[in-house]
Amino acid sequence: MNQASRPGRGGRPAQISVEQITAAAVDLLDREGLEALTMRRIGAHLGVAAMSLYRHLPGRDAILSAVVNHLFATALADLDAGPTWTGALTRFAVAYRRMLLAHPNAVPLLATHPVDPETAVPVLAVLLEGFAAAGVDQDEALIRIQSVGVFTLGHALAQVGARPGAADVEGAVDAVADAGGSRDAGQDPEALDYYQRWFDAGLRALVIGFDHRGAPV
Amino acid sequence: MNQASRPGRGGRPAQISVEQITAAAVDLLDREGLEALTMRRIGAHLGVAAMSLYRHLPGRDAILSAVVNHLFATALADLDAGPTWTGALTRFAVAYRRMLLAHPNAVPLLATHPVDPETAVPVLAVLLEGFAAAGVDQDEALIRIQSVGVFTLGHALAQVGARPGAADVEGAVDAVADAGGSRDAGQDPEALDYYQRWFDAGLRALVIGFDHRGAPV
DNA sequence: CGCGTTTGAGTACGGCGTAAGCTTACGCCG
DNA sequence: CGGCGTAAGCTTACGCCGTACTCAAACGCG
Repeated sequence: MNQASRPGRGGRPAQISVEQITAAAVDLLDREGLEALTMRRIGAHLGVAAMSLYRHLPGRDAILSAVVNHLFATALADLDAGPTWTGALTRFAVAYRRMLLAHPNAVPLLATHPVDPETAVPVLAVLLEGFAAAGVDQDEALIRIQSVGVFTLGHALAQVGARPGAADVEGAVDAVADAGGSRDAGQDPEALDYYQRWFDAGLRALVIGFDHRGAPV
Repeated sequence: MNQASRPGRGGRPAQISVEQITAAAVDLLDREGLEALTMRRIGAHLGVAAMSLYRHLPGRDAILSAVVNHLFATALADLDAGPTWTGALTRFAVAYRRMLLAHPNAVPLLATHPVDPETAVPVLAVLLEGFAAAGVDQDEALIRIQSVGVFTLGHALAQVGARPGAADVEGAVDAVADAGGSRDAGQDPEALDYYQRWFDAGLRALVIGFDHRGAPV
């Protein structure tokens, strides 16, 4: 069998596991970026040939999905429902965002590879508790949770995709020259502050908006 | 010179232009998907060798960025400020979303390639008018516009990334069997309706939330 | 008519994902 | 203890990718 072979009987013992492949991929991703996530380099990072990875996963895309699910699950593992759904939703967004900023190279992966249901459902279940306790029906609760999720991810995409120098669009609207400016690796503190204020404002607006349901626009 | 050669004097006349390359790329993207956007296939689609594209653009990534900017600009070309910023913001989101759903294969590109300032600024300028008229300062206005933008894009990523069969996560939460179900190309009407309701609710929440600024969360 | 200039074509290189077949290293059973 | 079944890892090879480099073609102009 290709994978999912129960450890039943004999055979050569495995020297790598799916978890190790995932961890190596995350490490390589954080350290060297998306373009380092090739079968050969992941294999080399594990002391194994590229083709050996196929004994554990069906292909490269499966590794990327494994990375996505791993990061999502570990970032949101110890989420709790708490007394209010607004609080839980906010903590969800903050924890999600913290992970995204800790792994900026992974953000495009999160954007293009959906978290699979068996990873997402436990996280959602915790959040749904709080909504159910507040009498919000499940469809509406899912909409609120997912709205915060896509906002957080979309926001991180903008932050991570922006050039290191400045806050992109808003810098360009303020326009004109100040042609100098520092161009370090990473983002300058001003830009970091801008993105944080933007994130806070957007998240607050979503939560407030969902709380004021029925008010006319 | 590699590009930006003013048409000054003689030389062999060009048989392709940056605009034609962009159009060919969009066409290929819509028709055959992201993986069809290779230099060779774009060239072939224009009756030209792959390397000839480099006379007009510095590389593949520039083509992808050109596609992003083209789609963004044309989708939002005839946006107007209107009487209220809430209306303008909503029309912005709806027009942006319409483009994203018309070009689903382009959504990952929009997510990973920032719209460059000279494309974004004219669109933003129109929207900023409405905010200025309502007395909202520019920083706050940009935050509101960009929040709606990243929500819309993030939402489209979720919709486009979802498996054709069902509404992904919310289908999985409703859980259990109903193991049959249609698996066509495209999405079934139920899923389309779910995403549309989700989008409407999220957008309304954002707009309402920004309108109720200062209310305690 | 050549000459400068610009565009397009041809060739080549290194790297990619991965299909196919082979070798290696185990547990087990006779 | 020897061979066998089995699963893991390795080697090779293929087609495709982006693109650097070099040359041929096609124009305006003197």
